[in-house]
Amino acid sequence: MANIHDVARAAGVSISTVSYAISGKRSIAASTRQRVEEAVLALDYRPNAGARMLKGTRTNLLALSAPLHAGSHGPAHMAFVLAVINAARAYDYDVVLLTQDDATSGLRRVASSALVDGIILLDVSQDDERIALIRSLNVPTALVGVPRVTDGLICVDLDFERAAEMSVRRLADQGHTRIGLLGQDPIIYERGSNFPHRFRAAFLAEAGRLALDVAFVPSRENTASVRASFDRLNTELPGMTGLVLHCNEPVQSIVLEMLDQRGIRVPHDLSVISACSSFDTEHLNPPLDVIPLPASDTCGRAVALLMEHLAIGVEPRVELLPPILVELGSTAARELV
Amino acid sequence: MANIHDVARAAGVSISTVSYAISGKRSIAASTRQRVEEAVLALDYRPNAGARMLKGTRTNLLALSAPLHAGSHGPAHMAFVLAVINAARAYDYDVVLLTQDDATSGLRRVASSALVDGIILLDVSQDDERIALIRSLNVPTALVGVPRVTDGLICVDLDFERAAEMSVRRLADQGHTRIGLLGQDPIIYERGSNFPHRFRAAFLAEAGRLALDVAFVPSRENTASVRASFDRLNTELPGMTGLVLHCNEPVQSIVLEMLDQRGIRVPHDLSVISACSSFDTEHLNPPLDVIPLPASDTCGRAVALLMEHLAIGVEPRVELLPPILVELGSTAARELV
DNA sequence: CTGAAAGCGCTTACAG
DNA sequence: CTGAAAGCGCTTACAG
Repeated sequence: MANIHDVARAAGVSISTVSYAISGKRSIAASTRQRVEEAVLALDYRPNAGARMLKGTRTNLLALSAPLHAGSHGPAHMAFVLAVINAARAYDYDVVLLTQDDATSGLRRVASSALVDGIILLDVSQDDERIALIRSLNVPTALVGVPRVTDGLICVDLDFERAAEMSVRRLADQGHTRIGLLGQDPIIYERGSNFPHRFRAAFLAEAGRLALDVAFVPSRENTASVRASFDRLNTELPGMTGLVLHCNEPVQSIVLEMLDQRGIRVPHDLSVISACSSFDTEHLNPPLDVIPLPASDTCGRAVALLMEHLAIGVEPRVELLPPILVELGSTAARELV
Repeated sequence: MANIHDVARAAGVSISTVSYAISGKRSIAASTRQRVEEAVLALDYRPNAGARMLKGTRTNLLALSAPLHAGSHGPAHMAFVLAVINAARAYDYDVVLLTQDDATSGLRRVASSALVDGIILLDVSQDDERIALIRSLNVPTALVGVPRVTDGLICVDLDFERAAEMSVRRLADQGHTRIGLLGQDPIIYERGSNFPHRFRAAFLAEAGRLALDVAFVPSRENTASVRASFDRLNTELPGMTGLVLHCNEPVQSIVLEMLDQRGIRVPHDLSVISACSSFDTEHLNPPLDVIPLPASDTCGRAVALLMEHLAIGVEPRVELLPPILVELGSTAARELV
């Protein structure tokens, strides 16, 4: 493969001119620039990654720490990984994927060998073991998710509290007064994942403010569990006419299938909102009103902040993206019922 | 971060001694080695990645080209990505994940900048556009999957033909003579993915050899489609008592749910085999006899071959891993029916 | 507007 | 068994 000397020779200039012509870091005569560009193209030249790293400039590599243990990996996780990679590519960055089995040792490795310019942490839990390491590592980092203590960290996430309030208010505005919340798998509440807690707490608080009758029940990802959970909601909340789903795609499918089997019509008998879903609810049957959890937005913003930090430095901060509600016809005014 | 000079100073030796002590490429006095090791530990030293790359030795980085377009990414894909990463880590390699949007340009980029020592191609289709590029790139590569033309390539995959034969023979051995094959989404057969074709062809061929009545129907991933497909199988094959599933996890779940609803008992009324599944059929209801498609085995073998190729060179070859059948009670002898 | 040269942190012949 | 030195391919002050 061609190196910078080959290009310089082909263009009849020095290697510094080649370097500057490519980086644009100093002005070059138009004719010179053109000859360099032609040589680059002709030789399919790309600067050696190792040499660039060594100069201490940039590695153009990001580490992505994604907690993907062999068992628990949904399509949702994948969407976030893809979103980070796509965002990084827009800045000409490639991504080294570090998986859970490897969480802290992987971060330590890429940091101390100066392999990457920065780190993205995905799916951050309240007391994430990676946080302490990050603080000690002194490598620019952005988190997707909000841990308990955020001092000195750059964090991005959907504003789950606002999303929860939005889902409650939407249904309340339509006259619903008895609203159920079908949540995630119970183990998710047990281990420190933070957003399910944040969502549930804000949901209950907003319902309290609006003096609504609400109930929360988690559910596992299987038909029997979904049925049992839905029945429990109905028992705790007789006459429930509003339902908020804060759970994964399979569970939402099962819920809709069950409603269909039982002859419960959406939205005629029950208004349903899909909250903080990272998948497309348009293909559900029926399509559900949704407050999207846009992987591309949160991850994109995290990458953008990291890049800005690398370039000019940014203050630590927690950025919560405002949720929006997309109406697809699964909610209706209580009067209609 | 400490560099090799810091370590040399701390250990009271030259930098070459540090380098050799770490690499083990020449003999070192035990006492010297120990002092170096202590210094390395004390300073948390790790060789600078850029410097190592530049010397042309090894980058310890692999590119993983995974065809993950934003829409179609199942947990199955993720399992393969994880399997490659885990396998690579065993050789002290990290993985740069390249996604579909980026397929050929990404490979070109990492190759011509000498970022990676080798490449793994996932989910290779019959006429994969990446193949031609790989041939021109001159970077060691291993494929998971088998393209139409394999000259000069290192390929690893499950032996889908053998797996198909195994599934047919298993049911035939039990006395079943009317066996349905429920396949993947039709579009998968249309675009060049190779294993669905290979599986189907071998299934039909083996059934022909055994003079069985068989039928094949593809199915999309939704309840209506699964029902329609199953009904078509029954129509084409009245009295069907054996069913082979060569489809993804959601579809298999839907099938079982449907059988349950219709009062069709497994295996009493219908013997079912899950073929080439990369997920765990133990948690299905009921658990299904399965011919696993072990992501960790195929990816592990591909990485191992790539590493061997890097180290000592290996001949191009196509390695097909022999399938096995795991019995979990979803098939029974025809006599019982 | 352009070039010659130093130096990033390693690895590895070359010497001893 | 160990060290001094060259050189990998860049980037970027330093000169002009």
